[in-house]
Amino acid sequence: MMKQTQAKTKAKDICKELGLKLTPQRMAILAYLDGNTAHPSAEDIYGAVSRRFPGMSLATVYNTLASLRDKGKLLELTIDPAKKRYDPDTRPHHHLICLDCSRVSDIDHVFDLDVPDSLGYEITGNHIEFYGYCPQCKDKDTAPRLAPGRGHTKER
Amino acid sequence: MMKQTQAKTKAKDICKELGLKLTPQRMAILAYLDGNTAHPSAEDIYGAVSRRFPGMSLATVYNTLASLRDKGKLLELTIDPAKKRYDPDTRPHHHLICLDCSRVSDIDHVFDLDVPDSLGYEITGNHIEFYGYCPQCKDKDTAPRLAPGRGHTKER
DNA sequence: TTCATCATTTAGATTCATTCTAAATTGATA
DNA sequence: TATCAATTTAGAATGAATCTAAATGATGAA
Repeated sequence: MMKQTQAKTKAKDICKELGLKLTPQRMAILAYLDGNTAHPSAEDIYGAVSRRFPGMSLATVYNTLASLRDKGKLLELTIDPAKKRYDPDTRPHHHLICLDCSRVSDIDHVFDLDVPDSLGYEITGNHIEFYGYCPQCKDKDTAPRLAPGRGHTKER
Repeated sequence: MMKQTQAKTKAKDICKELGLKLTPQRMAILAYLDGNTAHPSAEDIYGAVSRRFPGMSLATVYNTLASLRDKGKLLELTIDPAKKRYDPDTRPHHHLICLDCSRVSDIDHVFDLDVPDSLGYEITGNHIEFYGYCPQCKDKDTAPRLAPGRGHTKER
């Protein structure tokens, strides 16, 4: 209950801070994203928000995600080869993807990633993708969905 | 000249090792990938190989890439949000992408990436994506193509 | 060498995520 | 309350990647 209200208050604050209009669709998307650690895709967000908000367009979800991303309020993750995943937590952190079910989890650890030779690039950021099998998947030995050819995958 | 021959020899060896038939299309794709550090996309590979090998199908490129990837001879990179990129160097290493021109370069440095809390996952691999601006792009201050909302991007 | 088999190639259709378009709507401000 | 620009919308369009089913061709056995 309180969470709902808090999320809506935050949603308003974010819109004001970014100079975005307070539309009900935006509020709903922002409220859904607030504190969300599931790294949802655009479809996930559309599915969840449009349930409570029938008639809204998927394009609105993409529009909103794009403006939040452009203004630095949302991270667009490329860790899942099938689709983009979104993370409202914009603090530096890393991710862990399950090669079986594609669940994405946060790794909140700071690593020392000084690059000895940056090849003349001006490096502005980094992100570590860890691959593996989540607690739910690591025991059921199903055929991996996106296992081979990724990162530095070792044999299990 | 010699390179051509070497690449073809290697291509044959790889096919034999993997139990794949030695088709001219496969040879050409493998020869193109051998020692290639440009991290080409499927389209890139198709464009290059079909120039010397007219009439070949893009589907063949995808088929070949999939079998090489499945057999561990090719890394499929998700670092470029626009398309998958391929790397014939399957040794553990990391990558650096230019946020302006999408060029991908190798980072051949070993980092200590021990995770204190793996959240119950069985971690099998990792990959670091570095973001930045390549030597060619870092001076021309064009509007970034895929800059915001990625990794831990700092202000320039 | 010839043949049969089965992997591979192929063109084209299909899928699916994402972006674009242009018209209708609506929030913010005067 | 009227205005205007931002936003939403449905649907079309794009583009990467996958799938299909038929044709082709590499390979191993005879």
